[in-house]
Amino acid sequence: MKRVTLREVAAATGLSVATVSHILGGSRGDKFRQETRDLVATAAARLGYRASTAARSMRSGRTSSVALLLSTVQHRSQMPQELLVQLERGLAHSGHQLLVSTISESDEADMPQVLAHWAADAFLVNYNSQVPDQVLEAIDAHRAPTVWLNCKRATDCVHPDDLSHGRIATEHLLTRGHRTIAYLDCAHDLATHPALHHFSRHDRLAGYRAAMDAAGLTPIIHHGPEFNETITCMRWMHEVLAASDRAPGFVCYGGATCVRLATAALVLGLLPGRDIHLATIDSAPITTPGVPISTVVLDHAGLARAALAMLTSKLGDAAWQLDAQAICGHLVPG
Amino acid sequence: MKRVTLREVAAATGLSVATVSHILGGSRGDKFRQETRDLVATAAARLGYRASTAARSMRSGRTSSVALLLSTVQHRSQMPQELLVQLERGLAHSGHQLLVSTISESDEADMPQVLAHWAADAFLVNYNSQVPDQVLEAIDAHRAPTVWLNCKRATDCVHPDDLSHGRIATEHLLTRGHRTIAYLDCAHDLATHPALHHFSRHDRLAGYRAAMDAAGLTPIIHHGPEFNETITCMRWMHEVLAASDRAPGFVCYGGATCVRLATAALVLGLLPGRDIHLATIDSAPITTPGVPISTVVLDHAGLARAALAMLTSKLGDAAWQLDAQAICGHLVPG
DNA sequence: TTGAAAGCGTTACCAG
DNA sequence: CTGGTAACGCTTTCAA
Repeated sequence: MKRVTLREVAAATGLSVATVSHILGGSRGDKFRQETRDLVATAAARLGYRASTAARSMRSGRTSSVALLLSTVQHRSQMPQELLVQLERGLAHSGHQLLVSTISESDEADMPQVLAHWAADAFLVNYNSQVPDQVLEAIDAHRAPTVWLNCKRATDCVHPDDLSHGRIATEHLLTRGHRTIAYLDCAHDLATHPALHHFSRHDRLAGYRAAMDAAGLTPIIHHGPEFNETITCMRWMHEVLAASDRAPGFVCYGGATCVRLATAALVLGLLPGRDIHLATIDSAPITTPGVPISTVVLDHAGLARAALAMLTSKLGDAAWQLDAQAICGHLVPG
Repeated sequence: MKRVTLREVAAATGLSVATVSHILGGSRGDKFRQETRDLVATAAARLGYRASTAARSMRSGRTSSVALLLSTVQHRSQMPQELLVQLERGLAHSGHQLLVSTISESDEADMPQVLAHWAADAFLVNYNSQVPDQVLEAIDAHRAPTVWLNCKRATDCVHPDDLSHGRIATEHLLTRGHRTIAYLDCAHDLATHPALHHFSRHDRLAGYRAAMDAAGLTPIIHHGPEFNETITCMRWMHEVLAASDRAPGFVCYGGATCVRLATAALVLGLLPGRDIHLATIDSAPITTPGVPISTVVLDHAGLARAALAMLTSKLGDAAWQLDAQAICGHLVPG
């Protein structure tokens, strides 16, 4: 199956390669007679002509593709399908291809193809911590427009506004009249080894703290892997209830923690939505347990939009650095 | 920042472009003096030379990239991050780039770039139903190696072995001594409009049926969106319990349904793992509720391996069609 | 309104 | 062991 080139379309139409290129490339196609244009279009369709991106990008000096860098370790670079699709849609809209590449944690020696070669015009890096130094240097050496996703840097970065997320979840419980509101996270060593954790762990907690402070209430904060045990959750919940004169609220770091807490409540005979109220932050509303959980839903579409806007502006006027942007989601009441 | 080409490396070393290409391209690099090789390697590194994939692929006639086609509608093409990463790893291993592209449901007119141009050597299509005709034709016209993921076709396709998954989940409950085992799925119109649903809905159920038949037991099957209500689940569970002389087991279509059922059980005062036993099929073990749920975990790595093996063999000897492959996961007891 | 020709960066073939 | 040269498919400039 030989591929069909401009030359063949030219031969079939009796026109020159240059003419066919002009018409099919669209650059100056309107300067030709309608008759000629139709002739070319028909022949191209009949022969099954498809432009070679390689040749085109060699000529233009741009690859018209953007590389998305991910860690092979899933939790280091959360990339929900929705975000991936949104990024692709946006890029396609501006005529770019999306190239996905992973960076191996274990084998720092093997640089991704996309960094070792000249294969992308720009980079989207979704790698929230501990990017290998080599890779960092390689990205830097490219001097190509780069936008960081889901991590906190002063510039060239787009991330969820987890401070607001934590605040919104808490304020939601406050407006519902709860005065005792506790915060739960199952992370290891959150306080003792802060650097190990994703910024969202710190920010959501800080948002909760801020909201409680503003309301003049005392924060009740617990964290630790022991809360992966339902029994621990039950004990803790029991304590919180004992110290509260009315229905308490609970803000959880994420959906998984919140579902765990919901289970603990049910085992204790407490019905979320009636006896207690649960709120959390996640990619999508937490509906699986079938009990009301208020969720602050991350705005993936907004993240993608902001990231691509940043990238486009860097591709355009090559601005050196742009301020970081925090994208806030919205609350879906449970 | 002008990009550094072979010419510049050649100029810097005083060698010819051809020589530098041979050494850097690796094709026949071992035929040169160590001294020369070092000279070239050093200069290339110092200047920051990076090969242009465009030029290379124009020369070779191959793009060295594989396109993954997804639907913009998430449920039409499940692509868990793990599968994506596994595919990328495998492709990188054989020197290919992964190009991700989406097919818009709403606007059938706009063909993805990757299909309209000559941009990929092969295609991975993860689009389980209702691929637009135009797209199907375009893929066909490419005559490029294509492997379908997560759908059932007679040839050139890799999908989870959901028949076995349903059977394994059921047999697990059987070996645990349960004799009353019920099956639940929240899908709309599963029986009346079978074509609307993903094959996994039918196959998991069929696997359950087969296991029950083999054990000489009567299948108890319920489905319908009303089971998204906890109260419906509770009523149903109550019925099943009333008709059973010992602890019943439940097989659910997926994790979400199973978590719903777990909640219903807890509200009824039943403890999963003691009073009832839950089993399901999902991408990862269902641990969020903190109660034991046995999960048949999909083998994403296996899927990726099989798909890439198929693709590689088609890239190699251009075999026309290969038999479909069903990949079975493994049970993680709850 | 159309076409000729140069050149983008790379590699393969052959000659030295 | 090393280097010329041609060719890959396309776009663009300039000339007709």
